[in-house]
Amino acid sequence: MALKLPCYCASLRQATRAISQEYDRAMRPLNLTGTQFTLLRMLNELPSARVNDLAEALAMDQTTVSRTLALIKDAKLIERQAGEDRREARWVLTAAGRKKLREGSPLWESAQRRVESLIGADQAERLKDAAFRLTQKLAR
Amino acid sequence: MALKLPCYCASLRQATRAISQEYDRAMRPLNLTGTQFTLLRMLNELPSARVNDLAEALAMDQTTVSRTLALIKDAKLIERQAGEDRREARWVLTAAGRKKLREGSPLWESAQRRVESLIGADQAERLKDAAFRLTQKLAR
DNA sequence: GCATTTTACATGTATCTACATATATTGTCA
DNA sequence: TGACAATATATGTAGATACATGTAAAATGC
Repeated sequence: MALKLPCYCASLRQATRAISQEYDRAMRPLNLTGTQFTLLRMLNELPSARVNDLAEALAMDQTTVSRTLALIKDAKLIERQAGEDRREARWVLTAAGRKKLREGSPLWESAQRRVESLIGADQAERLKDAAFRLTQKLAR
Repeated sequence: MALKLPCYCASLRQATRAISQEYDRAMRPLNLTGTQFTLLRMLNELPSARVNDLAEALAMDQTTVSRTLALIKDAKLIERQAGEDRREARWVLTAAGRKKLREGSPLWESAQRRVESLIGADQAERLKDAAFRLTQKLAR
């Protein structure tokens, strides 16, 4: 059985490992990781987002976003558009990307429902909110 | 600014990235990551633990524990003891490992205090508890 | 007793992660 | 205008992570 830890960081890592496995398994039939699906969702919400936009929104390192985008680009789920600035890359979903998003949505929804069934929808919401408050305070 | 996400998994990952950076930075002077320090702490609590004991306690994959132990073993902070069973490895802190733990403890404590100062000690505790409840429900 | 299964740990491979740094482009200002 | 700073992204390297699989040793069952 997992141990209760005094460390805030270790406790969050513990829970994040467990929940990530859950979502990764849920997305497995699509050949996508949870992280990759999250990026597809973000690009649906924020069309033509740049690497830095996504990095800031998700509190991810710019280099991590860069590499993960490369993976879903290689899978032809997104494509790069030129920005006004020749430095920047604007990313958009391809038709295949939108299809994956449609196919993945019920899988993602059932993972969400599963979490709610395990700890209760209100608990789940409170946990999510508390995690986000911490993110806001810590993200530079 | 970081976005509030509907996904429980993405929200936890977001917060975990942020807090992990905080603890990793805190442990930097010791040339240790937060994860490595957590393993030292666990081996202090559970002397002669086996790989699988640690994996279960932390809800980590056995292979991840195996590799991380190899790192702190190479740094001579822990050493392998023979178990009764020739398959198993029992891990114990070395003198250098205990020293690192002593040196790291104030750094870890101040990271803990910093989290509390950011979101409040009660909020921090509730977040930790909620994370642990989720871990318990999800850990296979 | 020996074949089969189970247990304990390690290794191959791939993704996620971040820090340090590189590269290319744009902005600034003397 | 030309040097220097700032911005946007990518690459080198290394740790954290997990799944699939390998290896060795112990347990089980006939």
